[in-house]
Amino acid sequence: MARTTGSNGEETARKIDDVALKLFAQKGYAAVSMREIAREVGVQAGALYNYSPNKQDLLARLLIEHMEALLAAWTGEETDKLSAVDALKAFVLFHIRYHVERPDQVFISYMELRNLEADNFSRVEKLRQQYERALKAILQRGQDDGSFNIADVHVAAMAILAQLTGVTTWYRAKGRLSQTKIEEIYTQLVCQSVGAQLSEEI
Amino acid sequence: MARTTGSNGEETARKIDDVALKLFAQKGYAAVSMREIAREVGVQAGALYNYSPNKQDLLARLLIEHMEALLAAWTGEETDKLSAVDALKAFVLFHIRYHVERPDQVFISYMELRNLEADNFSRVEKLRQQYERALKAILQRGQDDGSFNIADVHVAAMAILAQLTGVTTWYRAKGRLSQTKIEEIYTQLVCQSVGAQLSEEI
DNA sequence: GTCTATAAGCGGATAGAC
DNA sequence: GTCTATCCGCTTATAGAC
Repeated sequence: MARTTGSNGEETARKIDDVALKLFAQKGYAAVSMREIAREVGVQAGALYNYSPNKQDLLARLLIEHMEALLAAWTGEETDKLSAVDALKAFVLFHIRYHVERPDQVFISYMELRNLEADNFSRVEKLRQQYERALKAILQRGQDDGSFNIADVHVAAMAILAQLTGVTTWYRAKGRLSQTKIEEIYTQLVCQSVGAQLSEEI
Repeated sequence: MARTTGSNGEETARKIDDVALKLFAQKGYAAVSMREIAREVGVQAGALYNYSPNKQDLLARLLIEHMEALLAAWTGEETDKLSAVDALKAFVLFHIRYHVERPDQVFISYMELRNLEADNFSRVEKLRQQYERALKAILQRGQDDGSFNIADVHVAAMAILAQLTGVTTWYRAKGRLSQTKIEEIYTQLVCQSVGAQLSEEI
């Protein structure tokens, strides 16, 4: 231990983010100390301050980078030309897959918002609302063209996001249901909830 | 300040629970100190230990009492004799109303589970599963008698609970939608999601 | 970039007076 | 039942050697 050679800044930076993410998701931001992060990274606590000016910034960076990556990934899906029903299906698949692949990022993005200071909170909040608007736009489109039957687009969006995000609380890779099966079930649930007709082929 | 007369144990006990509940919901268990609770209650920190042996027990008591009260309230609803659709509607109304009336209790019951030590966790977990089973029983009944179209009862239950519980994250008493309106919207969403036919009268 | 050492304060919890 | 005073470990963050 205590070697300085054999490690470099870039690897440490990546490790810090990985470890902090994992621990924040497991125990919550307030319950994790900088010492604990450092121990798991394999450095001393002081070294962490070469990468973040303080603990708050470390959390904020994780959340902001996650939300920006999420938005970029969704933007890359290009669902504008799809029908509202197909766009909604694409959103469901996208959201579930993003959750299942990055459970910790998604988890802390919803759980640790309250631990952000005002400035950081509003940055993350704006990004989150941008993501919500993507779903609302799909719902509104389907409502306008008659393919959906939605009493309130905003509430429907909140409900859909809550149920999809909730997958992380119980999904286990080795559980009873495969990821593909879960995607099918949620596609049906969501499409039915907005009153869309499901084609035979999901 | 520092009066001893004019206060008694029972009032302090109630106040501690109220304050701890509010602060845990606002900031999270780990981020709230016993000193902070005491300050808001209007006593010194040491006095808190007349009511709970430690901080962990204070959290556990709040969660266990909430879950027991939730279960007792639901049991009192007597939905066994209703049709599956009506029972589901009753569940939706019950769950939303319980949330809206007790947002903090419900919130910490989902958010602070990870901060419970093993024994307390499994007590709360058992109660939570009991509540989940109540919903699953309704869904299964409707699936069996053909009034629902559910691909997977367990997943449907998780999805419904997640979306209903999520109401607390955005509901505001003075918001755009009245509580009654929100209940209507969710009733439609949930009934449609399980493939149930809605009668004209919600 | 990492270490050691340390500052300065807050954390949960307890003892004993009243 | 509440207070004051205190123990002592752990907290974030910094300073300076290497």
